[in-house]
Amino acid sequence: MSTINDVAKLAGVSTATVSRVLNDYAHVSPAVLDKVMGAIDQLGYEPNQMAKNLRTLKTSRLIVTVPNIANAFFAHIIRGVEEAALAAGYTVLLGDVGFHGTSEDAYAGLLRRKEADGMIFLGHTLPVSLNDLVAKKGASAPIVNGCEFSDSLSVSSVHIDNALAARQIMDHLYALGHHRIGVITGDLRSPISRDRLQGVTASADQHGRSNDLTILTGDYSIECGATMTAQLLAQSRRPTAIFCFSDDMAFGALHAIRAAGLSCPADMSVAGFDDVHLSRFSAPSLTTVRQPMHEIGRKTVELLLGIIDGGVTERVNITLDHELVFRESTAAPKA
Amino acid sequence: MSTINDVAKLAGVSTATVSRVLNDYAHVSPAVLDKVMGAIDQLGYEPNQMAKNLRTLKTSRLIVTVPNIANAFFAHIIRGVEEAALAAGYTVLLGDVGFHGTSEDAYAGLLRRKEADGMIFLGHTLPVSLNDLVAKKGASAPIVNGCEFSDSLSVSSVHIDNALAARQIMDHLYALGHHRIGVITGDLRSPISRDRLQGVTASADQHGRSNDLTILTGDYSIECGATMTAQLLAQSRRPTAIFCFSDDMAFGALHAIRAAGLSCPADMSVAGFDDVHLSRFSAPSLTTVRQPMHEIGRKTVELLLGIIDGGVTERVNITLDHELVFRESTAAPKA
DNA sequence: TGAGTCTATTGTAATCGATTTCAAGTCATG
DNA sequence: CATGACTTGAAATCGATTACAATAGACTCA
Repeated sequence: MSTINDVAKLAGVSTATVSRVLNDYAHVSPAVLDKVMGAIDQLGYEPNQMAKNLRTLKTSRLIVTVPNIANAFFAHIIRGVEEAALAAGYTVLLGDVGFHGTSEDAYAGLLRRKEADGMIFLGHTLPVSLNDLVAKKGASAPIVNGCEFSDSLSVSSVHIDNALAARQIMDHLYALGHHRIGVITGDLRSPISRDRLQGVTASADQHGRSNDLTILTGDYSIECGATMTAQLLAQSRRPTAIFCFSDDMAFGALHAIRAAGLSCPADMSVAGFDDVHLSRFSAPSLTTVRQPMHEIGRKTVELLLGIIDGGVTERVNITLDHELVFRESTAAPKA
Repeated sequence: MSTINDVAKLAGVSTATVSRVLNDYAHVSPAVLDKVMGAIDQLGYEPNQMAKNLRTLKTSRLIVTVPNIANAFFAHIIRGVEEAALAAGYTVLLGDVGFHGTSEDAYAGLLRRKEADGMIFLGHTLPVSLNDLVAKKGASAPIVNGCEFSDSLSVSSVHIDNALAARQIMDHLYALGHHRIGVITGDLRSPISRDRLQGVTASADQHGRSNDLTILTGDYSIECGATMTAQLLAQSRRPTAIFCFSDDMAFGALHAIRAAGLSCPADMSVAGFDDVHLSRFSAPSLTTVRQPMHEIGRKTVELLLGIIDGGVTERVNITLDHELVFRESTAAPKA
């Protein structure tokens, strides 16, 4: 590897001049510029970012932590993040922190040690090791949350109106004629699950069906969707429709319904949440809430870069539009 | 942020001593060690990795590029990679390079510029900008491929015996009594697709059914599985079984079969490849080849670290065991 | 025309925050 | 008192950026 010194020597100029050529082309005469460019080409020189970062205290790097990379929902968000970050000249350090809870702090450490300019976390809790940072710098801490809006989480975020979306799905089920509905939530420590649950109960109240509501706590996983559905099916007065707080759990629900010898939507309607890619292709295809995952990804980056540049100084919580997608998995209950 | 100088000053020692405390505890008297530790605690000091890396020319960072992060198969491999890397004290820089072909070179640049110690790529082609590096350093270039073994790819790799696995799936279908089989491959520029295709034709030859084989070129995506299956269903003498080179394509196939008013496996058997998490839950559940994805991830890291440490100097190609998983989607053809 | 001023170009050297080489100092031991 | 084993510090170093200074040439104006 050649260094800036080699280039300077070969071109017969100082390192300062080479640096100028590299960064701005201002204040460099055409003749010198040619010489330097020639030397760079000849040596195949590439600047050492390490050194550059050390000097400038900027890294052009963003950290993204995700609870479960195998979840298609997050994958789509990450796509949006990578796209926006790359376009802005940033590279993305992606950390899967699902199974090893401690590792999120490992990634947070990168931020604290200034090895990254900012961090996006897609889970529902701020890594504890960043509490100090957030407490001290407030909204100007370069940290943004994707999906999980919560007042107690004092950072900026990008998300949909989860309560409204959940309410709309419930309204849809009631409109189809369902009375008894089972709901499989996500982890209730997560604000989005609590928001959705609130939408669920609001709709049930409005329709006077609060007593016909069965709420089970899930964890967004396929397995959990299957297990909880089996529980619902075993009830004496079983529901005629199930609303899962993730498409993955809905897939599990479909599986359990089939395993019980029943059929969806004839015997049981199922609605999901997220609209991952596969939801269109499942058997039956899934009625669900489309989250603008790509857009969520892009916006979080936009917001984060705003904070980093200093343009954004107040906490900002962006609510994006969602969309209900009606497919085969919901229908009127059998008479 | 405090620096090593602040610590040194507060502890009343030199930076060299602080550095010694930080790295090894050798040659430091207990009294001084105490003082330094105290100062570190008091300041909440954390070493700046940038500076450390610049000095040591090591980064403790690995790059992983993946063709499509939304593909569950890759997600599982990445899990294994992250786990092994973290355990060895490395952090993982993950790059999704699917839709923006150029960006793989962006990530490769990180390696060339020594911003990472090594690179794992899960696609089938070496980023062009690394050709020089591989040509020059050969097997000691810190680059490992996951999944895609090819002789022309002159780097170490970890993969299964794709030809054998494909052959076994075909043998299974023939054993069930199928004669006409449709095969939907992946991108044929990819060695694994070619290997699998070779296994397919070998089995067909052996069973004297080469003329009853219909081979369509796919791209591993759900959509493609659906489209190609629709084509197969439209044939005059349509196959009774379809072998897809990925589970995703198999999901697409199931969808197309259902859309055509047919049923799997009664009217059409379907086999996949990978055994992603969802394959157990699809309707019907999928007969497929289980790849040891987690293990592939772990082994690639192991291999890469071996190269980085200098322990591995020859090109190594590791073949891991696969396993056939028989589920509902394959059955004997109707009489 | 010549002095003074301004501007564009370039170089010198400090700097970012760590590690590491080398030399120096301390102390116990035979 | 010489020797050697431990501790410790001073200063060079990694490879860039950048503040500041120096120089040269162009321009203004009496």
